[in-house]
Formats: sequence, structure tokens, C-alpha cells
Amino acid sequence: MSEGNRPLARERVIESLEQSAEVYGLSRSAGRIYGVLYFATDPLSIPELVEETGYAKSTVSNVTRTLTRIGLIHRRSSEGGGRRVRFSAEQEIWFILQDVFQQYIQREIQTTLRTIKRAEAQLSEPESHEGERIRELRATYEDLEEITRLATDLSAAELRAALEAYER
Amino acid sequence: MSEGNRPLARERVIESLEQSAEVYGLSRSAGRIYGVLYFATDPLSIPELVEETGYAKSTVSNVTRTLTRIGLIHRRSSEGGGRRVRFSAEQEIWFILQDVFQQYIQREIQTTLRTIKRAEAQLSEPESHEGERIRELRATYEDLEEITRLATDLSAAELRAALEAYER
DNA sequence: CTGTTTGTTCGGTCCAGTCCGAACAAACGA
DNA sequence: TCGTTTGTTCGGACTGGACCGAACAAACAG
Repeated sequence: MSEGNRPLARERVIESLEQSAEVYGLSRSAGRIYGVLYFATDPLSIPELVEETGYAKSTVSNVTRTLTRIGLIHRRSSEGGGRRVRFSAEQEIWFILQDVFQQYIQREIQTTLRTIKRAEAQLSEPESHEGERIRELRATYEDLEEITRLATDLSAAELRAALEAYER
Repeated sequence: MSEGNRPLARERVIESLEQSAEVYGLSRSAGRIYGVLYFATDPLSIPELVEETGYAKSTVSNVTRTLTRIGLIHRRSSEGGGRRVRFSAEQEIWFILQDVFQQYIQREIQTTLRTIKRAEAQLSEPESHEGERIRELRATYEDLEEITRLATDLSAAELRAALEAYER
């Protein structure tokens, strides 16, 4: 446990990342492991992450797999070197948020929209109250789909610029 | 349990809302209760929601309180009538998403940014590797704060227009 | 005042997710 | 070849959240 001599500021930020992880549906351990990698100067192996975080080897193994799948960290398979796999953090937070956004929100919107359209098609009585509600839902979700489609193509700076340009 | 004679399309959409609720960090019961209220022609009381959803009275009570606090449904305290409180669904999905967005994402970004700034101030060695990482984090989060601040003022149509205007 | 209807609160159960340790597999160095 | 290091997988303990039923509080009808 080498947390004692670590800079306090870094520890505070890592704790904050732990909390953020929970908000985005990940575990606290995922937030800490990402944080340690974010501050690391070099890629770290699983035993090194065990040393740094205090988590069990199995936990680190599972969490790194999840984070790699999502794209939050990168798995560097260094064939030649002594240690076999090493992980580094994706530094561009914006990329991460875009990925999360696409994988959770956009996907969710699309599947919901598909369900709504299917339900609308099999309405026994299209002019009923249910029909009206479903049509309104569809209109909203079509807007949402378009918004997310456009937003995922932009960088943070572009998105900010687009909004600022519209405001005035 | 009067689900048997309900239109199938409506049931499909409600199931979809149950799933959406989970994505946004709410319980499945919250999704169903909102869905029933969304399709209801008139506001419903707690016993009626119990009848429609099959959930226990206590569950309906707790969930309606949560949904009311978030703004997903509205509590109509009808003093004069026989039944005391009645709930109706907020029909504008965009309002709901904005609320969720503000309460979860924006708040999360702001607290994180505050933590980062505090950590940056108490850096013992500002020119270190940690200092550089923390400064980059701060820059990203300031962008994010600005984006969310601008986005929460816009309607769905405006947001879509802003993005479409920027694209071409 | 008493019984009934509505809503809240409280304790408890159940389940899913997190994390751990141990067993196992694979690759390397001696 | 054999021991050591690294990583994965498996079963289980623990925890938090969702949901339930029962007890309780409040308002109304008779």
C-alpha cells in the first residue's frame, strides 16, 4: 500500500474519478484503476495495478477487461518484454464520454425508437388515445435520434462552438 | 391484474420505458409507473396505480415520491374530491431528459471540476507530471461545463437546429 | 365516535453486483 | 525440464437496492 507518500492532490482527483465511475454505471474500482493509469507515466501491468490500488488480482483482471472493452484504457500486448500485458489510460476524456454516450444513450434511443415504431404498426385502433400517445413518443424520439447522430460526430470544441454560435 | 385486455402495443412501449428507466439510473417500477401514467387519460391515485401495475402500495408510494421529486410526474393534490392525491405524467419527454441531465450529468461535472481546481491549488509541485495531468483534466471539464450550461437552455428543436446549422 | 379509505413509514427478504481468495492455465527463465 | 511470474476463471462472502407486507397516521363518511 504505497498511498501514503502519494501526492494528496492526485489522491483527491482519483477519489473524484471513483465517484464519477459510479455515476456512469461503472464500479468504484473501475474509477480508481482508471485514475491510477491516468496519472501513471508508463503503462502498468496487473501486478503493478494490484500494488497501486490494493485490489485483488482477480478484481484488477476483470475490471481491466471491462475498461478495455469500453475503450477507457488500452491494452498494450508487449510480446517481447518481461511483463506480458500492460495498460495505459485513454487521455482524451472527450473520446471516453463519446463512447459512453454512443454505447448507452444512443443505443438506448435507437432500440426504443424501433420498439415504438413496431408498436405503432400493430396498433389495432390507430385513432385511439394510445395511438396518439405513441405517435407523440415517436416524434420525440426521432428528434433525439437526430440530435445524438449529429452530436457524436463533433469534438468537444466543435460542439461548444456550435452551441455558442447558436446562442447569439 | 387487468393487463390481459390492454392493447399489446401499449404494453410493449411500457416495457421499453421500464428498460429506459434502468439506463437512466431508475428502477424498473419507476419506468412502468411512468408508462401507465403516460397512457392514462386522467390522473391516477395510488390505489389505481396499484391496480394497474401490480406493485405493492408501499412501492407505488415510494416510487411516486421519487418521480415527483425529479419532475417526471406531477402530483395533483385534489383537496375536494374523494381521492386525495392523483398523479399525471409529464408528457414532454424533452423536459424529463433535461432534468435528468441537469441533476446527474451537469451536477457531476461541476462537483468534479470543483475538486480538480482545489487539487490543483494545493499541488506541492505544480510543474510535475501530476500537475500537467490535472491541468489537462481541468481544461476538459471546463469545456464540458460550458457545453452543458449552454445545452440545458435549449429545447430539443433548438438543439437540433444548432447542430444542423453547424454541420453545413 | 367509529369504521373505511388513502397514503406513509418501517422492518425484512431477495437478488444483482462487487470484490476476494484459490485453483487453474500459460509463458518465460534457470 | 521445473519453478516462477503473470493472467484468467470459478465459487463464495458481503453489500446495497428493489420490492413487499404490516403497522401506523390522517382524513373523510356514516
